[in-house]
Amino acid sequence: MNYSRQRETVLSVLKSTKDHPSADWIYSECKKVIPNIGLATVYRNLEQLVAQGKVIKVPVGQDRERYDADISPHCHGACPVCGKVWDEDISSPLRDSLKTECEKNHSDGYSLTFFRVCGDCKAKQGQQ
Amino acid sequence: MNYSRQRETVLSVLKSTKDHPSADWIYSECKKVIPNIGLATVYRNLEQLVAQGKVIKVPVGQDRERYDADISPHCHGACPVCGKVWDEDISSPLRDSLKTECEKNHSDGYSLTFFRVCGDCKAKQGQQ
DNA sequence: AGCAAAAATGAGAATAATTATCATTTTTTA
DNA sequence: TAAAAAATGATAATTATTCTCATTTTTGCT
Repeated sequence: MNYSRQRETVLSVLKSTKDHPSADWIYSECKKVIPNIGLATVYRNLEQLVAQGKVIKVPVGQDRERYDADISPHCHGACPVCGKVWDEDISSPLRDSLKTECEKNHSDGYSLTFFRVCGDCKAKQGQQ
Repeated sequence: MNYSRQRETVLSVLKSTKDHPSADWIYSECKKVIPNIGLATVYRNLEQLVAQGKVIKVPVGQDRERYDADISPHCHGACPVCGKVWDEDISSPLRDSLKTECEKNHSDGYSLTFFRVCGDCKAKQGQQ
């Protein structure tokens, strides 16, 4: 794999946020750095970064894929109303059990997401 | 919500398998029972069954949504090569920690998926 | 049973995320 | 510095899912 400024930009944009963004958000951020970057290039590079293990996909069951440059084992929360995704802290017994389980069943990794209506959406629901 | 044979068929088709199928598989199975059923009807009913809590979506980060009529708390394994999804047994400490965590953070539920190349795909990789 | 309102349907059009194509440009290596 | 390999941008193609709407089915009521 050769060097490309586009790929480096995709990665640095993703590293700059904790928002678990979708490809189109990453695309629009990359355009601020490389105005003529193509959407397909962003998708291509995200795919390659995932294949390289430098980025993970966060499956939250929505229309768009979410990406994360934090590849350390960690868990997510997701709001089923607005689709927001955040990092979720878990207890250390749970963290340990997950690690043990993962080693036991020889998995390459895991994805743990808790579903919960976020504060913003709860507030909006309360208004109506 | 009114009764519909189509919705009942969608649910019974989904209950008949442990394969965590996608909408198009469910559609083709439903056609064996109701030959003129429409694809949109299957999607509509899946969505309603999810809203009712009779069915869950299984987010595994692939192109198609997967559905599951087993709504008890349980975990999944997924093959990143062929996309197969299966139920994965976990240790009881892990199960307990998950339950505790979920109650602690007031989540509506969680999704835990382990990623691992399945036996079939491993065998195929070995051949080449 | 008969009838009106509400809900559901099937067909197909529309939407939208992602992937593929391909001629051109950039990077690497020798 | 020239050739080979990889990457790019533009855009077409693909495909899963949602929307529209005229018709049919279900339901609650008399």
